[in-house]
Amino acid sequence: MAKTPARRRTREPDVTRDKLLKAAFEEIYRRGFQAASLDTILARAKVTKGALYHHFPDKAALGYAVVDEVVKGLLLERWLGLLDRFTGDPLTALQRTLQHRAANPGPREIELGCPLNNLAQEMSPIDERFRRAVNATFDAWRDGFARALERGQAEGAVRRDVDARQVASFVVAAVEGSSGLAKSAQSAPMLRSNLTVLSQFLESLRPAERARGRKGSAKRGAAN
Amino acid sequence: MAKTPARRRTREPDVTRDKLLKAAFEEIYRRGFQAASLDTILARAKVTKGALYHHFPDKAALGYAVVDEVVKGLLLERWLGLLDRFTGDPLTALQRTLQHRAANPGPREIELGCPLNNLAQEMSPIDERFRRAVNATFDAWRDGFARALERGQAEGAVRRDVDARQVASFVVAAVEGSSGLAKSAQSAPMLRSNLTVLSQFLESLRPAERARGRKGSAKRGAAN
DNA sequence: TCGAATACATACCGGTTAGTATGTATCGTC
DNA sequence: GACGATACATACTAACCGGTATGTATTCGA
Repeated sequence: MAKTPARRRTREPDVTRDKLLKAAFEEIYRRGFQAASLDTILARAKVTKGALYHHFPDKAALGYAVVDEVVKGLLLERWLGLLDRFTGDPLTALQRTLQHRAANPGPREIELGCPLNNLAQEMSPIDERFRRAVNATFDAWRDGFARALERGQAEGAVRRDVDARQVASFVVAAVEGSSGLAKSAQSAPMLRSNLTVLSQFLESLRPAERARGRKGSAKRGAAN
Repeated sequence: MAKTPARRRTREPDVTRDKLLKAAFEEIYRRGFQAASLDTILARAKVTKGALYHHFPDKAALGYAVVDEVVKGLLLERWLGLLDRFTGDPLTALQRTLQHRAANPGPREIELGCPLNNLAQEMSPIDERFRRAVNATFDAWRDGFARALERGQAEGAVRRDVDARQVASFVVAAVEGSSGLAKSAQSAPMLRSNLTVLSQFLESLRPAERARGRKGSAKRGAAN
């Protein structure tokens, strides 16, 4: 029994969908997915429930779309952007990325942490599709680091006796852990401190000898 | 208008409170605090709502108590237990703890992650008292690591050119990050891999041997 | 131009939630 | 053994939640 629909501007489905995604990201970032209120999202997006359920079959689908279309791009640009553009040795690029995140954390980053990690911890055990979407982003992130390290190994800028993929995974874990601890402590200095130690760890991955050419001494433990 | 109260056994307030804490921990661990249902907790504890609200003023207070009286002890025993009992050098003790966690993760640990980290990520921005309770546990954890490292430095088992407290904080962050990534990937091997790299990082904190004799390989091997 | 698909808008609904009101059985104390 | 405090038990409520039913205005292809 809808009587008098309010003034509607124009029909711009893409714009509407985008407003929904952005408002949903905001609310989910703040409260978590389960506690995120659709009414709040709708109010913030200035969109009605009819529009929401026209674009998404249910709340979960909205969440998946937020991961795939908002969070993923945000994170990959944040952590792989410089790495992809910078043409020097990858360890330096990585260290600069860390330094940049430590020096310019959005205030949200201290208060609210990493949106990807938040969703990972909250939703992984509860919703398998959520888990897959989140984990796909982690995979892309880790792969970006791994490719950079492998390139560094090929160029002789990174020690060859380390497993690049293993290290890449660890670096992602250390970044997320550092961000999570800083969030719990509500402390930007703690974030900086942790990322500094991580940067020192990366430093230890440089080849020991200054000679450029050969490199053959690979003495190391198990590969997997 | 309560008519016929069911058979009551005996009055054991401490036992009742304990059942509530255990059931609440379980439900919160599985679904997160906000999504945790009091009715589910009550059913699992086989306790009624009247008992719950006799022991705790509201849901939040129950949550704080779970952190202080269940999670804190669990985590500190898990990560500082061996460290406190072991009398050898602290780096070895730490590496053994990591190895033990990597080799014997409860299935819950892969599926549900770290209960302390879960609460930290979910509740820190939402409830300040929650944040304080969680962060106090992180502090105790980090302090335990820091004291061990400082002792190691005093005994010459740990390099003196590193900041023990900074490193301790990083190790906690790396552990939580590793656990969080493994949870997202639902992969025990990933947990093992990450903790192995962390163990290698710890290895790099040993003093380069030159003065005092007694120590074997200076090689940079994995410590598993 | 016209019909049908699209893109919304509004009102409503059933279920779940934390929390409360009120009762009663058991306990320690005198 | 009375009595007040403690430790529950049961029934209920008000708010909020995701989701649906149904309406209408706009757009577009034929």
